[in-house]
Amino acid sequence: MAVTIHDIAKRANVSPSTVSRVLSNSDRISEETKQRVRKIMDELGYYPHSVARSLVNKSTRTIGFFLPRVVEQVFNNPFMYEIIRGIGSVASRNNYDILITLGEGKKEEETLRSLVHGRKVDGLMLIAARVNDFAVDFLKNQKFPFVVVGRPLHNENSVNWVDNDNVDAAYQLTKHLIDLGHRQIGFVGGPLAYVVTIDRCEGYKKAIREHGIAIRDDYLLETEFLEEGGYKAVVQLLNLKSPPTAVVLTDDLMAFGAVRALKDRKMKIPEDMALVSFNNIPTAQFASPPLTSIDVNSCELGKTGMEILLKEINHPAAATNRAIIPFELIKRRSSIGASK
Amino acid sequence: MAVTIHDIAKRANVSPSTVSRVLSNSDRISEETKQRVRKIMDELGYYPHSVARSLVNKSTRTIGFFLPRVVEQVFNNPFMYEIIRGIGSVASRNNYDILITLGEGKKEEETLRSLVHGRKVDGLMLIAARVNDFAVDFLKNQKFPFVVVGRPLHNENSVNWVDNDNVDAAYQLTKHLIDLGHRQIGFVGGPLAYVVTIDRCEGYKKAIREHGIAIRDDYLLETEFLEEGGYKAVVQLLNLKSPPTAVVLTDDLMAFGAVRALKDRKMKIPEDMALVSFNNIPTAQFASPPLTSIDVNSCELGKTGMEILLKEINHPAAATNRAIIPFELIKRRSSIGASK
DNA sequence: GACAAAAGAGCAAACGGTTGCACAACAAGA
DNA sequence: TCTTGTTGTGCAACCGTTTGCTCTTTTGTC
Repeated sequence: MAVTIHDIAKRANVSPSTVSRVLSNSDRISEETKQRVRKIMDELGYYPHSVARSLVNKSTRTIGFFLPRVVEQVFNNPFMYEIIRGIGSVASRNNYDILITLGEGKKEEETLRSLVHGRKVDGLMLIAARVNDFAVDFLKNQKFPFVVVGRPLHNENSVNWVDNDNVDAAYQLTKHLIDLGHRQIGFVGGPLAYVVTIDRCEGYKKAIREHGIAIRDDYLLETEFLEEGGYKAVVQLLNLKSPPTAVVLTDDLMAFGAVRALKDRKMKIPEDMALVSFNNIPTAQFASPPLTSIDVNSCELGKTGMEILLKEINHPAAATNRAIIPFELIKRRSSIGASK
Repeated sequence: MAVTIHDIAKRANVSPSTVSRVLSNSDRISEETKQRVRKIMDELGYYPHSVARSLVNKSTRTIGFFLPRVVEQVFNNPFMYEIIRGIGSVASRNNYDILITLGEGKKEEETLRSLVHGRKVDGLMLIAARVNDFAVDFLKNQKFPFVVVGRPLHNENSVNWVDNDNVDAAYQLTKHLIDLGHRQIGFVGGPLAYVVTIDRCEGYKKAIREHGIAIRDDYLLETEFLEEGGYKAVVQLLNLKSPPTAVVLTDDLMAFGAVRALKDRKMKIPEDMALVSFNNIPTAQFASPPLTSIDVNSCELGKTGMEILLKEINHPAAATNRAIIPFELIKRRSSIGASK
């Protein structure tokens, strides 16, 4: 069927090993032979079989993308794509492909083992660290190259990761609201299982405390990283006797939900309630009102993460790498209003 | 390093072939032996090497996702993710992984050859057909299993594809505007290189003509599938002596740009200009005003496409498959206004 | 008790490459 | 002329599985 190295060898009257060496441009092959063999390769339309290659080279030039959650949830947040985009651009530049394995329905360990022991990938990118992250522990244990986009909690110093300073980001975002005069500020986080939720909550609390405001437990909500989650959370906050005048949400999608909840009740943003959130997804600026958001520089997160992973793959002995990507607070009308 | 089938064989005092047959649960192996071998596999933590397997089975259980364009452009449209999501869910359910190859910077043929002849994938999904699509021609020529999400122009009958009835969708969308009383309607399409642009333009023209309206060339614009493209196009339309009172845009992202252009000039939507668009991306409903859009059912496009691809991979002899996915016209305020 | 059939397991050749080592040919130095 | 060194190429083993065929042992039949 497909033309192999043997076909070329036969045609060129050389051995398969010579053909292989021509392929890798070995200097042990004379220039004439190289020319001749290359010509025949072109004629026959030869292309190396990457699977056969991988088998002997023990490298697939593919990095894996592991998403433990259900596909429906995962592929819903534009934030994720920005990260993939960053990863993709570095991968592509280094001739790596990206393999996406969706563990949908299967057990996490099963999926990880198939990737790690099945040797389908040379390294793994993990998106978001959980508080007790099975994947992190497993991979560390297996000494398999991987990088987490998100600070792991327990293995912070022995694992490669890249993240923003989420504590500071949440601090700045909350401070922004305080500077605008707000004193009753709610916080809507994602699931507590994620380290990012914990970090952002801490930054929020820090800002609140530093400004002499009391922390109210009924202002602290946990929900899904989805539009619906934001909607429900804001409804819950509005039902309080004294609802907050401003809310920090940990994801733009949640903020979209919050906007919808407020609009449903004909409330004005930010007059009746100011909203600020995280991630600055592409459509955040086109929302009504445009959302004040922390630009986490997702693309850069992905790029840097991928660079660290490549380093790890090529020099497994090297020290663990970490990177903190700067964020940017983008102020828009959802907090500062239409004024000027 | 990693434990192989030979290690298991040695430990169990059987031959590698027996271990292999235990793995595939062959009925030529006695129940006792199976038990014994399986136990040892567990103890040693054996997991089959997928690359070695692929080599002999001539299947990688991976399908490729080919994106000929630059990564920055590709990973910018939420519409794309919906498709990937659909593909992913079917793939995952059938134990297929997804390999994303970004042809960034490289020649299209080079990338395709690496996928097809390198046998990294069992089949390929192509997103969007171009008028003279090199990838389509190439894959057809190579008799490699693939499916196009988008109707190809020339090989319509000899290639597997899945798409909406874009002509009808554009017709309905335009008719919707006509029904609302509009007579001066602009059309902002994506690049003419894409078949989808051509189809939608045809539907638009059909509706215009059927209602006795003259087609004005200065109302027909071509631009990028990006926010910026929509912005520029609307500015151009507004600069005409008699600008249209409504515009059909072929992508929500473009519509976002159109909204921005109109807001910049303090114009009201839909009073000063009605907007309708395609794809109904998740944030279309949260725009201000919410966008009237054609829901193309992207997820379903991906799912059905993937199902066709699996069929093609498993029964290459089968007839070519096509599928038309129903669309839905979602009317929102960008065309019908705030009235009730 | 002889013989055929069935059952269980192993041998060895693939799959398509890579690579350490051996080897042949030739040139040069002694 | 006989080493010794260099250069270009081939041999064969290997990467970890799968599978057609063979071989041995057991079971069943007459």
